[in-house]
Amino acid sequence: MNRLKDEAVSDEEQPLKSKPLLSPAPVFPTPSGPVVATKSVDPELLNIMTFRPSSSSAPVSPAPDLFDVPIRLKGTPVSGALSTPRHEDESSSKDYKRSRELKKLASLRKSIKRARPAQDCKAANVKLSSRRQVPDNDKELCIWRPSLSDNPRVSAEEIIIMFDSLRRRMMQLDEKEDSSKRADMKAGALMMRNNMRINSVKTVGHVPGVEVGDIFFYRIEMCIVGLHAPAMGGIDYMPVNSVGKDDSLAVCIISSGGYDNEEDDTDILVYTGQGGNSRKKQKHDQKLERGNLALMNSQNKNTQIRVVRSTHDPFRHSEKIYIYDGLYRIEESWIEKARNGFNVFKYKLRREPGQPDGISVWKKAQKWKENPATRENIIQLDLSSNVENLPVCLVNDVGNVTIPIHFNYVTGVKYSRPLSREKQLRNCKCDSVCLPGDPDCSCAQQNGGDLPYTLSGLLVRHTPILYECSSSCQCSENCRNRVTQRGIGLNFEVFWTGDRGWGLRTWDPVHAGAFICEYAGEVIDETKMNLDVKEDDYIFHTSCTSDTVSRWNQGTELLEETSRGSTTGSFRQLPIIISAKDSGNVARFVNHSCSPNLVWQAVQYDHGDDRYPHIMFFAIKHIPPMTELTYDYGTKGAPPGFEDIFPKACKLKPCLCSSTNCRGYF
DNA sequence: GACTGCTCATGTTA
DNA sequence: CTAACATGAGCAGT
Repeated sequence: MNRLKDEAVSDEEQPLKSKPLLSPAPVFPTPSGPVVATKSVDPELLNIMTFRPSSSSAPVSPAPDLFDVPIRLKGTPVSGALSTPRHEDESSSKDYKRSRELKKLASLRKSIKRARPAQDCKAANVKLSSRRQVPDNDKELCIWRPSLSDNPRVSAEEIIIMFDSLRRRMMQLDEKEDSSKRADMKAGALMMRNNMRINSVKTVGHVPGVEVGDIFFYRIEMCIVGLHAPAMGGIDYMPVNSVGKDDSLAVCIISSGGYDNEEDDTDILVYTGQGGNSRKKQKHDQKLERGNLALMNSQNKNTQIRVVRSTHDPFRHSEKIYIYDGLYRIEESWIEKARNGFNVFKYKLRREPGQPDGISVWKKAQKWKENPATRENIIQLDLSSNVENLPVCLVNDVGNVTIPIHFNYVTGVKYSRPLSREKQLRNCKCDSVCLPGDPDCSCAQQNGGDLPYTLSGLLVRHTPILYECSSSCQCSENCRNRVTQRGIGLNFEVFWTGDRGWGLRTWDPVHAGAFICEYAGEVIDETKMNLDVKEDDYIFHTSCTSDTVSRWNQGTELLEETSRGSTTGSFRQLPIIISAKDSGNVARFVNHSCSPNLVWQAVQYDHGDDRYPHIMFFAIKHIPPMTELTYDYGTKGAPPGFEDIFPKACKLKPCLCSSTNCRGYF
């Protein structure tokens, strides 16, 4: 657990590296012509803008991130503090329709599936200006509170968490009704319509809150963080005011393979222009207009362009992952004949020097996955000695220290005393696999009526306890409700962090909600906790991380008609204490962070004693390859109730997670 | 000039 | 394979 050795603690005295969380607002130099103002997130501005009537504002929304604009879904009165100044005539029928539409979505109606009456269709297509006013006479509850952080990085993470949470839940609900189509777009559109987005003003250069290497699993995710506005088009460009001619500039391109781009060199990208490729209509030569023209203008003015590369998702069949690869500039462009015989524009872009690794990390990770022995600085090829499905590499890229690790690698938990047999395991009678919406599936019932995982095995929401199908269920091993019992599926490496001992990361991209690993070890009988335990840095106990969980569940709860119990109650303190000191798995190397990317979830599948569940870790954010995996240890070193017995273990330890909301100790 | 409402262009996802 | 879905540019009209 806390693997801060004494010598490591002394690192605390070293000047803390201030992690550059955001680039300064990029200023785009315009030698001649209009100055293109680039946007930075200014919290003060944000507040002012949000409460200012739109009629007097600039044509382009200056309010960058309307986090304060509530999504209003439930029919509960809104507090007066949230009222918005507005003119009487602003409470248009459109607003009314919109709120009705939201209610509709909120109440999980299959409104999207169903062919809607003309009026409703109209409401659904209403384009809300980005300065949309919220009528204060609407008696609804603001559920989504603005992120209190003025840190754009935190905002960007929150908004993606929100999106994916909504998406998973919509998918879960759609599946029940057998209409699982484009939950990503439904979730994205809902957020866009409610202005739950950031960076809606286009800028040249980096976007606040989005870092090189960030990954996205859906196009619409890049829309809501403002990295790439078009939901479909590959070239995002912005108008530049000038007289008589089109001076629009490209701001971001997505290289998604649809246009036969060359992808070999990680610093060079040859990008094909857009157009002429319609599937429905006659194909034709590309024209120098729209995105193509913007790219040409960007070349002439030598401006930076954000580049998003895409790659196949190793875990989802024929789907893509998008990677923000940083800023590029166009070096040259030309016209050539494509394979279909028509002319296309080609642009050769070169990556700006001095940026953190983007796509190059992926290329390396890919190589390692094919042959782990090619991993540099390897100490041990497989820490698990073949007991895991995949090898667990031990590496040290930092140098200096190589501390030998002595422990038995085990894949599960060992109980020191018999478990309670009071509660019997329930079992389902499903043929083949459990399916959503089956009222007879007792496993779904046990989980509150829904299967807890999406088809691709993502945890939909955090629950106090999750019941997977057991050996006494009739469904097969392929049932989706057996995610964690199949064991780890990621290529892990245990690496030397330099200041926090050993840490864990993976070569794979991880989707929010994906299963990571169990906390394996020996379950300690609290009545027999001996002296050794207080020296044990590898203890897991059920710390309360309800903040993390309620944020992660927030999207799913937006869609609830009736609250299924507040998320704060979602964390149950359990008597279980696991030590991974002598026996454990990769989880024993997971470090603490106050801004974690994992959360633990109690899971049951092989016995009925709910006080001693399996402790399973799931991703709560999208995690790019080679990013350290962390969870929130909670605030105390000692298990609840044992503070007096183990004062030493209660001693707070300095936290080195360097996140902006770091509590300083854990 | 500001706003509204329409058409068109653009691919992604299951 | 193909249905179903999105945003935003651009333009005409008010």
